[in-house]
Amino acid sequence: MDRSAIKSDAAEPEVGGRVRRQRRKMQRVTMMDVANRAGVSSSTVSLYLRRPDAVSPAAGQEIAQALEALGYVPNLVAGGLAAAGSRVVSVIVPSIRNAFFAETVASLQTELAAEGLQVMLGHSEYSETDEEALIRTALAWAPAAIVLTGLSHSIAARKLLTSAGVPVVEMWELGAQAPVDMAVGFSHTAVGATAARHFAQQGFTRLAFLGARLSQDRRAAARAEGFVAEAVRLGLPEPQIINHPAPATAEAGAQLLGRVQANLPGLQAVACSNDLIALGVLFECQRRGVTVPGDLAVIGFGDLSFSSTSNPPLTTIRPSGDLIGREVARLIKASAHGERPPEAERIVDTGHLLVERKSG
Amino acid sequence: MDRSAIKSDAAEPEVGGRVRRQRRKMQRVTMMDVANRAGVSSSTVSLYLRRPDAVSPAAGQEIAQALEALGYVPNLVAGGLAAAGSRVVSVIVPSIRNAFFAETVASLQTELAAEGLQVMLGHSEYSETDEEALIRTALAWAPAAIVLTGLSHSIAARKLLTSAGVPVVEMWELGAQAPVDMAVGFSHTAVGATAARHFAQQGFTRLAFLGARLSQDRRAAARAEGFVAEAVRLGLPEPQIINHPAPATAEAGAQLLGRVQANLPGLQAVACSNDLIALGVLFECQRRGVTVPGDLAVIGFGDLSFSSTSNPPLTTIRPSGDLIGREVARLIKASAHGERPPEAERIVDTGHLLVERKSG
DNA sequence: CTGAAAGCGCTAACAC
DNA sequence: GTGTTAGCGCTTTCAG
Repeated sequence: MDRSAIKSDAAEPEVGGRVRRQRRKMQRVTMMDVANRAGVSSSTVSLYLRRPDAVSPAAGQEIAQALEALGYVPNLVAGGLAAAGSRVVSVIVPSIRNAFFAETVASLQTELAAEGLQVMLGHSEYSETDEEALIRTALAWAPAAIVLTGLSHSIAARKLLTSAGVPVVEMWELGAQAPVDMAVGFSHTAVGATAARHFAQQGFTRLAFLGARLSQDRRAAARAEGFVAEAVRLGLPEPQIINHPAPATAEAGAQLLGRVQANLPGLQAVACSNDLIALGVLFECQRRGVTVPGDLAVIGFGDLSFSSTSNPPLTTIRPSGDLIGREVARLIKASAHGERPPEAERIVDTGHLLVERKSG
Repeated sequence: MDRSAIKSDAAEPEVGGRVRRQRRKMQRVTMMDVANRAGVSSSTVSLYLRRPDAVSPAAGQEIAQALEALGYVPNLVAGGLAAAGSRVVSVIVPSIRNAFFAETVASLQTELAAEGLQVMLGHSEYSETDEEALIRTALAWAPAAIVLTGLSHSIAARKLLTSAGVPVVEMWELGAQAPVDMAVGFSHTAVGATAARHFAQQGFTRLAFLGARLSQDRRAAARAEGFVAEAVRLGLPEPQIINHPAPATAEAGAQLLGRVQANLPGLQAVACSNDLIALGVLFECQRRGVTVPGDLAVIGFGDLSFSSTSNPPLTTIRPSGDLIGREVARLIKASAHGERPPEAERIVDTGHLLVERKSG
């Protein structure tokens, strides 16, 4: 095709290959553009961006001006490639709709942003298969770190993770098994045990655990197991675990209460796998005229925002989602700069807190 | 420094520069490695990855085997650089803790993942300054698109956005002003008006609007304005707007009800800026013995998961956060492949739905 | 303190 | 159908 007919932009020589090609987006301002304008080389600009006082004040001036005038926006993709590692932290949670993880992701992202790290988010919907796929694409970004929820992953996922040589921190669970690399969380079994002990201390003997999707949510299942085990250890009759197939919502809690009323007469106290379920229980108790904690004591998990002001205020166990986020960030920062943190600091237990209010 | 003492790995010639340097992470398996093993060139591997049936079956076989044997994980950073545009969509919301945005982000990320696009998340905490910074780093990733919440941004942010030539879609708001590029949402003024009309139809005349952080949350403020304006238009006395300084929680709702009871005797109905506030109002009404809707009608906004099962079930307005997410995803996909969508399709109104239950 | 040079791993023309 | 060739925009030795 004869290009001579095309009006060339005058003196633009065709040597060196194509004229600066116009891709679908107008060409970005590059570091080279800045360098040219400032009368220095691009590597000096690069240096300036990284350590401003490593260049002479004069050059620094010029560069700063050029940066400003051109409205330079760095290209982190190029930077990541050149530096063999991007400033991305990939975070995979079961569900972002879940207030627990939302809180953690929020605090994590705040902390990481201060360090110039970006959060790339994925949610697995409690599926190990989905999680594995997510991990695979996460790795494709050569992330600075990868954050996972829980300790159980598919075998392939674990292999992927260990062979990638990327710092990985697992959060929101501790004790179920050894972490791949680092972990921040707490024991869900211990949470269940705390609830059981709390009820036992008040003299309740006929207990039950109310949960939703226990077969998928292994952490909730661990709380249930901890609850049952501790009750038994304390010599109480073995509590029933009642499971709802749908996600944990107030609606599920209300239905669960109905089942419990119908099938477990004489029940004195219920532990709920989370505060939303407990809220539904509270609602349904009101409707049925069962007084809380008089007729039935209830304890939740999560200490969500409504829990302090419900009727009655909900006794619950607080896991500190934001603390988890901050600690995860700390571990990531620690492993970003130099080597990995010392053995002893690679697992941090954020514990849990019993918040005694009026429901049980 | 004399390197001759170092045991060289035998025949490794030093010509051509450094021996394959070992960075902090063991060298990844590259496309070149795969190509070598499969006995083809790297561009054939690249082609195979993109369009498997564009290469001969024989070569395809070999490549597939090599891919598998080596455990190849593509480097999307390099790919993004070469292709002049990464497969990242940057999403900036005011707060990920907010159930509305969590829902949208969840559906958005599900849709986008199916298209091989990653969500990079940022939250501005309702600060335009923070948002601007977030936009700046977002742009540094040469994203396939950028998703923002609301229509108001700092001047610098708008400039950044328009000059970047990246598809941008603003969500969760419509009508306040023209979008930068595309928008998916609904009118918050209309939501407020719907609430006012709903109350008017039932014969209530003494109304109030209960909100939190109205100076920061412009969309909530728009709902308040719409509510007041419509009430006035219908000939009712101008409703008071009561604002709470802390974030919108049930606790805030409870306090708001207290203020309203003390200062606005004779009040018949309140519209709340979201369901969490309405829930707090319900709780506080119970404590004070004010019956809902008998003594006071209440309407919320959001239709959160507990709203259908509270006492009484909450009348509310549903914004469809997941629909917004899906529509945003659709626009992004549409602008990813070819040009931008036709003018008429660049703004999509997801509307709102009045959900009449028992509270008002 | 500054610049030249050599890629990072991949994509995309463009030949063959 | 497949290989060759140029980079994408930046970081990073390594000289000077």
